[in-house]
Amino acid sequence: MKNKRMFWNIVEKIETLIDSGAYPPGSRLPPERELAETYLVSRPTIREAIIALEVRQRVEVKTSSGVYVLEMKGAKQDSRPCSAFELTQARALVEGEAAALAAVTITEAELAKLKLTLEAMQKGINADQADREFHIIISNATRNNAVVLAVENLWKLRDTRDEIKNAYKNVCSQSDSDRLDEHTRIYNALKNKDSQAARSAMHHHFNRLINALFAVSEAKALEEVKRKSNETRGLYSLNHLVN
Amino acid sequence: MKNKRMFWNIVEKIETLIDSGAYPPGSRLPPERELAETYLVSRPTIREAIIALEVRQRVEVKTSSGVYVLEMKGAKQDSRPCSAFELTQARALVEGEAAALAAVTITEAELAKLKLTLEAMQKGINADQADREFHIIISNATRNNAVVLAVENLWKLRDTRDEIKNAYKNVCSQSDSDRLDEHTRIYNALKNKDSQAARSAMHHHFNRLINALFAVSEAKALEEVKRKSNETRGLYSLNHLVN
DNA sequence: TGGTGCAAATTGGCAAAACCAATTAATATA
DNA sequence: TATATTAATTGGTTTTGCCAATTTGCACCA
Repeated sequence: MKNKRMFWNIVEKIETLIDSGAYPPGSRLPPERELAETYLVSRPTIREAIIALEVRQRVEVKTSSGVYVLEMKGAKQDSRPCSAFELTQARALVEGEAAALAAVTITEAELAKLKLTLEAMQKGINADQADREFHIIISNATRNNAVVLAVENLWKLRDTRDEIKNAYKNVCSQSDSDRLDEHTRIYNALKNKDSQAARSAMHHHFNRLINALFAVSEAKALEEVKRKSNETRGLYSLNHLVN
Repeated sequence: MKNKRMFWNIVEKIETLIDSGAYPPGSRLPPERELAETYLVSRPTIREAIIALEVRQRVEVKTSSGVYVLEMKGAKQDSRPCSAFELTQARALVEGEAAALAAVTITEAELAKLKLTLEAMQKGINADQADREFHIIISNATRNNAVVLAVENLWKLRDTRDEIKNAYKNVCSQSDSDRLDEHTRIYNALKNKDSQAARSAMHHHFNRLINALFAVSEAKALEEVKRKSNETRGLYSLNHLVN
């Protein structure tokens, strides 16, 4: 993709240099003219790149003095490490309560929409999409936007952290029938306006998920041990000597 | 402050025009040359402004075609209306579960820190700060970063929406002793590692808050009715005729 | 010797002109 | 009428030039 405009490449390169520590925070970048020379582009192009970096809050340009790199605090958001287990536990708590709330506020229309997701999941097409819709509908049924926000943020966490995404992918696809059963049980509790049952069913749902995650995690750990063992075996093997 | 560079002014003007609907989403901005003429600046300056808008995801520039304004969905996050009641209910649910979790994972050190906040609150200095610390410590005690995140996001919601901030301000300051009692009760439950009691105490805490919010809300509604009534009375009054 | 002030070099800000490449619109032709 | 060709539009980039603010260094003076 060379369709990108020239200055985006410069932005990328300079940003890489900043991240690599070549231009530590507080330091001054080389003058525009010099950058233009080193990157074999004209000065306006360099200026455009610098402006892009400035808008992104990566650098600060002081007229007649130079452009200075400033440390980014935006990355602080990402820096809260969070495992799939933690996320699932949190979802169990939050969505469990959401279900309990929704049991007394959910409408017939929302129940119908829930039923549609169950049918979609049964057919197996877009099961993950149906899963998401199921949980979103319930959070919306609470009539509490703060709850909706909390639930959404946990979904966002799942979407943004690759490690979590992979962990879920391994688990979700392997036990669709379990998931469908659990969703159905949650649906029935909501239909019966039974808060306790709804909460319990939601907890059950996530509990199974956590156990599945554990199982996968264990399996992976075992595999890792095996692999390392094999490496070691290879290291000390005398197979190449005997024949 | 005319220290700003020329293109920032252009960015500001164009952004205003976009927000005002003069350039609706999907529409095309005038060509660079034309903009340069109308704003009495050179083309590079216009280009810089457009690049700034592009980095901000306000416009999209298609080579040899034009620059098109695209709708911003970043502001949609903020625009989820959410009342103080909703927030408080959500906090009750989430923090209630957090407390229940924390009851089994909290350390002696954290209990000690909690005690400090109680003492600070008793002295009355920085009571709101102590309040915040109290809740944060508990969420951290869950050893679950996803839970911490959920709690943090609800605090953020409180901080960002002025309407909510004001509602809380009216309530918090008027019943410090209640708040201290409730915090103490939560603390004791955590100290006893009693999940049920911790959840219950947290719920009780927020329940009082909701009731207080309702009371204030009612009072304000009454006041409003009175004010309008007075206005009307003024409108139809004959006081100026009789004497 | 040390401090002060002025001047030159550095550096970013902006403008103008010119050319290119891609897209789009208009037009002419089959 | 449909299609192909052409011309105009539009953003992309470079080059050049000058300006203003800042920084730097050196000379001069105390």
